Formats: sequence, structure tokens, C-alpha cells
Amino acid sequence: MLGGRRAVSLRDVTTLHEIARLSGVGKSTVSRVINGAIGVSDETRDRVLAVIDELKYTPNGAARTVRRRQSGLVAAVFDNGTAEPFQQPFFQSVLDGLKRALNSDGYDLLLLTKDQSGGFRKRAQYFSADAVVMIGVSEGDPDVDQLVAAQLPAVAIDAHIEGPRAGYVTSDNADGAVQAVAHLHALGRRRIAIINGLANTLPAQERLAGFRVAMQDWGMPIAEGFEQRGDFYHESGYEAMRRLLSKREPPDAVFACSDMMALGALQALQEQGVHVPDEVAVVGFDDNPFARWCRPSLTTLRQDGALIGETAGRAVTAMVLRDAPPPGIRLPVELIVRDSTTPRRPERQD
Amino acid sequence: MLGGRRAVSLRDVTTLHEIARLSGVGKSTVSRVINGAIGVSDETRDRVLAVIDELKYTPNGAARTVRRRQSGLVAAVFDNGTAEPFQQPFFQSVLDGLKRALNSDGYDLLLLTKDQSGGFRKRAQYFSADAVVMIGVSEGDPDVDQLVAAQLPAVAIDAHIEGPRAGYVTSDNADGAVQAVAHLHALGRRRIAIINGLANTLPAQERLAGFRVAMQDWGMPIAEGFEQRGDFYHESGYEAMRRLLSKREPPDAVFACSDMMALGALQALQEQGVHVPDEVAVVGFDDNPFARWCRPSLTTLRQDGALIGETAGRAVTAMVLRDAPPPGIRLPVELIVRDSTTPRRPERQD
DNA sequence: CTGAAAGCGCTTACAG
DNA sequence: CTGAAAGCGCTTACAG
Repeated sequence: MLGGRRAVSLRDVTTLHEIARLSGVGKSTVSRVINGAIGVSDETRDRVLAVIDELKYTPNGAARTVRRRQSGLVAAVFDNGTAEPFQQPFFQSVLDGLKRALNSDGYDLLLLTKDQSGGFRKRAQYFSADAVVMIGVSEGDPDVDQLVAAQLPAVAIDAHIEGPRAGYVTSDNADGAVQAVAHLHALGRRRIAIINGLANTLPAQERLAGFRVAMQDWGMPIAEGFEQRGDFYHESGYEAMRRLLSKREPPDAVFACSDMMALGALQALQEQGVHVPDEVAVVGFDDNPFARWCRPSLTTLRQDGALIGETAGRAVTAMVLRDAPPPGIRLPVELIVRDSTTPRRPERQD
Repeated sequence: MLGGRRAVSLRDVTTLHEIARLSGVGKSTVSRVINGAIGVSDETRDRVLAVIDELKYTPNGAARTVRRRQSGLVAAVFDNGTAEPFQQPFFQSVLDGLKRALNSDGYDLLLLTKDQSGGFRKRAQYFSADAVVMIGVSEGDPDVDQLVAAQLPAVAIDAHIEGPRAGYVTSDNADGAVQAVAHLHALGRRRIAIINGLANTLPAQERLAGFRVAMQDWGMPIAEGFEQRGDFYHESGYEAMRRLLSKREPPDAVFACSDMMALGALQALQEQGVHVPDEVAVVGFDDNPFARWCRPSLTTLRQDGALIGETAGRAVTAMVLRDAPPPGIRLPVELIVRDSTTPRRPERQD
């Protein structure tokens, strides 16, 4: 079929020029066909399409990018400074939802990292990324500032950035904390402690703020040392719980700002023979898969990572495609009640 | 500093041509400086570098790709046909290790999906990806075949592909199963069941094969119905365990081909009041973070996802950079013994 | 409806 | 050591 086409190298690739030659039309026409433009006769288009099909031609995206000044690429930036990049199941869902939304709008995802050589702003610019989505970066990051200043459409997940072309998407973290406290209060708990996440992250800050407000609203003072800091991971929840249990008057309920930390707390409680939820009730945050599967199953605030990612993706393509204003969105979280606060089965007393 | 440079649009970007003009040299010279080439006087280079620095110039990757015929991009393909793409913590680690290795060799990662429009081969080609890493794809996939045929450097993780420029990296799955059986046999277990993963995946196939061989080697017949199928996720482990428990003679040990399924099995066992490990011992596969944190903690075969990703990344860049032969690698797995097979603390009998 | 030409931002022989 | 020119594969006015 291909006649005398010689295999110059392993990867000699068909070009638009070749398609034009073989279908006996000009390059402009082939270009129009590829881009689905009107103004091409059916007959011509069919002929060109046939050749394209036969040669399995795919346009060269790089060449197209040079001309159009847009790449169809969105850069996703992960900060893997403090924590392992994708270790948090929550971020996985975010990435998943983000990717899905982007793909459905015809964009592809470039995975960048904060600590990459040259900085992610340079990398994003190098690849002519049409927009950037940042996950887990902290405010005040010079790279972030440069990005915002460069007016490149950007949205941050779980960080509060603002600019003419920069916005954010996060969960309603404060409300989550408020829900947790209300739930525990309704169960008769009055000595509630919090195990907070990484202090320099927006979610940790907002959850702590919500916790404080709710405690005050319900007229419950926060006992000394009842605001423990953690880092979102198991170990820190375990340690924090041990510190809480070593107090003269331990809490009767704990609000952990992540399920992983809640699981660590559960572990510490079980080791000390403290009954959950009778003696201490535990609420987590995220609704990770294992929250349903651990024992006791974990009451938690479900945040929809996939939806967050999807929302960010849609917002960013809307900015690129329709010059939409940057988002400023807080998605609702839902309290999922399980055994760690209210046992479904009656437990034997001993 | 920039004199009369007007902000033509939001994103008028500095070009090499502009750098040349402002430093009073030719474009070729600027190009040489950027690419660190020799044959430029120190004086000239410094002058050019100063201008580049002041204008925060970053080369246009797309234009460079058009000329060089290589993009510096490696496409990572996830199959999200059957399972949620990144839901498996194991794949997270793989992605993490892969990204790290690629970055350290100067490559960036493009995230593609199997079910994307046009197929991943087209997308990879469109972006002039220099290589492709496939994660969780199944053999016989036409897209995979096309990729292999196209001689584009490719490595599959957990799938067995081979070609002049295509190889694979996986764990030593069969050996993992052998270790599991040996461990259980040493503990006196003789009625061992397996809960297998998705049947069309390489890991599931190899783990089952290893299991059969080991059972035979130890002279233990596999009882009828003791080969249960699962899909790597919790639920399927739970269901499989219930089926096993409903038998007249249930197993005294279970080898689950993923930690998630093992956790599901644990749940079923606890619901039925079956003691683990006294009555039934459980071994998982992966060593997910929660294997350490669940109760009882889970004996499992640790596979190093990050190392697998890293190995694949290095192999693929070696193919691109040094025309290295494609990899065919099985990384060792390590048995981590925990409470689900041998309790560390003596348990009270009741 | 169609094609020749110019040009996107780079790199790479080719001369000097 | 340095620069002018050609060309990578595309798209986009501009003519017809």
C-alpha cells in the first residue's frame, strides 16, 4: 500500500505534507480536514481522510503547539515537600477526578512536582501548559506567586490563592469540624479534643477554626492540651492519642483531622484497653476506603476527592476556553456515622 | 528594565530571538548558550545569560521538540477499565517511583489513560512522547500491540510484553505465593485456600501458579473450592471468605492476593467469630500502609511499588538515551510476619 | 472550495 | 568563536 516508502529510521513518522502529496491536495486542505473545518468538499475530505486512515497519520502536537500557542496540556503540580506525594488516598481521588474532567474537555495532564529542577513554573511554561492545577502547595510559595503573576490560569486545591486568573477549590473544612462537634455533643460528649493536621495547610487551619467556633457555640471549653497537632499520617494520630490518654482527665471524644490519624488514635486506644466509643468516641475526616473496613468502623466526614478534582478541572478549562472567572469553591462534606461514635450492635459490658 | 516592551497580551512570551537581539548576538549563539554547548566565549555567554536571567526566559519546549524530534516526555498509561485508576495504593507508589526516576533523568511525565479518545498510542504519538510506561494494561490489547509494533520504547508494569524495544517490570509474584505457603506450612497449616486477584492480570496468574506449585511441593492437596476468585478489592475478599467459611471443612489458612482482600477476609472472619490466627491464619500481598495498622495486623508479602516504578523509569530512559535493551525484571518480595499468622502477644482463650 | 506563502520558535549544518 | 540561512511540521491569512 505504501509503495516505495522506505523505513528511514525506526520512527519515521508520517507528516501532513505527505498526506497532502498522496491525496493530491494542498497542505492547507489537509489541515482543514484534520481540524474539522467547513469549507471542504465532501469528496475532497473523504479522499484525504482515507489516506490519513491508511497511513495511521497523527498530527504532530508539538508543531501545532508552536503555531497555536496552546498545547492542550494542563500541568498538575504536587508538592512532595513534607509528605509523600501520592500517599494520601485523598489526593489519589483528586488526581483521578481532575484527569477525568480534563480529558473530557480534550486536555491532557502533565504531572509536575514542586521540587523539580527549575521550579514548576518554568516547567509548565516550557511545555506551554495552558493552565496549572496545584495540589498541596502552600501559600507564599515563590513559584506559586510567579505563576499567579504570570496570569497563567491556575487553580489550587486545598490552598487559598487568588488572582485575576487564579482561584481555588477545597472542601468546606470548617463546616466539617462543626458537624463533628455537633454530632459528638448530641451524643453527650463534653470533653472533646482535636488532633489537627499539618499546621501550614489550609484544611488543618480551617478545621481547627471550625472546631474552636463550634466548641464555643456549644458552650464547651477546650481543655488544656486538647488541641494536639499531627501531620495527617497514622503515627502522629497514635502519638497524639497517647498524649491525650496520659492526662489526668482524658477526653471523652476525639476529632481527628484525617482518617489515618483517627486510625492511629484507635490503635492507641485499643492498646490501652479504652473502649471505643463507650469511653472515647472518635471522628475522622476524609472517608478513606478503610474507614468502612477498620474495627470499629470509623465515623468520619466524607469529602469527595474525585469531585474536588473534577471541579478544579472544569474550572480551569472554563478559564482557558471561555475566559471564565477563577473559582472560589468550598464543596460540602458529609458526616458518615459509624461504630466509632455510635455502635450499631449492642456491645456486651464487662 | 524592559524599556518600552509593551504587554501585547496576557502572555506574550520572551523568545530566543528577543534574547539574541537584546544581547547583540545571533540566534545560533543564544541557542548554544542555552544548550550548554562549548564553543562560546566566556564573555559572550555571560552577557547572554544575564539577559536570559533578567527576562526570565524559558525556551519553548514545543518548538524544540519539532526540531529535535524528541519531547522529553514519557507517557504513563493507566488502564482504568476494570478498576478505579489510582485507587490501589500500590499503583500510587509505582507512579511515585516512576516519576522520581524520570525526573532525575530530565524527563517529565504525561498521564494518559487507556480509554482516552483515540487510544493512548495516538495520544503518546501526538505529544511525541519519547517512551511509554504502561501500568495495569492487559496483554493482547490492540493499543499495546500497536505501540510495540511502532518500536516506541515501552515498558509494562505487571504485564508481560516483549519486543525489540518493549519489556516489563514486575514483582516475583510466584515466589511470593511460595513464601506464603511455606510460612503457613511451617505454622502447621495444611488446609490452605487462596483468594485470587483479577484473573486476567499477570500478578494474579503468577500468584496462583506459585500457590499451586508450592502446595504440591509440600504435599498439600488443594481442597475443592479453595481457589476463590476476587478482584483485588475489599468486598471480593469479604465475599470469598464467607464462601470459604460456609464449607463443611473450612480452611485453616487463607492466602489473599492483595491486602485489601485480606482485610475483607478478616472482616468476614471477625463477623463469624472465627479467631485469627488461631482458627484461620491470613496472609495478604502488597504491604499497604494499613496492613500495619489494622487489627490483627496483617502478615503480608511486601512488594516495593516505588522501586518497581523507579526501575521501570530507569529502564525506559536507558532505552531512549543509550539504546539499552528492554528490561525483563522480577523484583523480589519480602514476607512480613505480623499478628494475622503469628500473634506477638499471648491471647486469652475463651 | 482550494493552494502557495509566510511564519510560529527553535536547532543545525555551513560558512566565515 | 560567531552568524545567516534552511528547515522541523504545522496553521492561518491571503489570493484566487
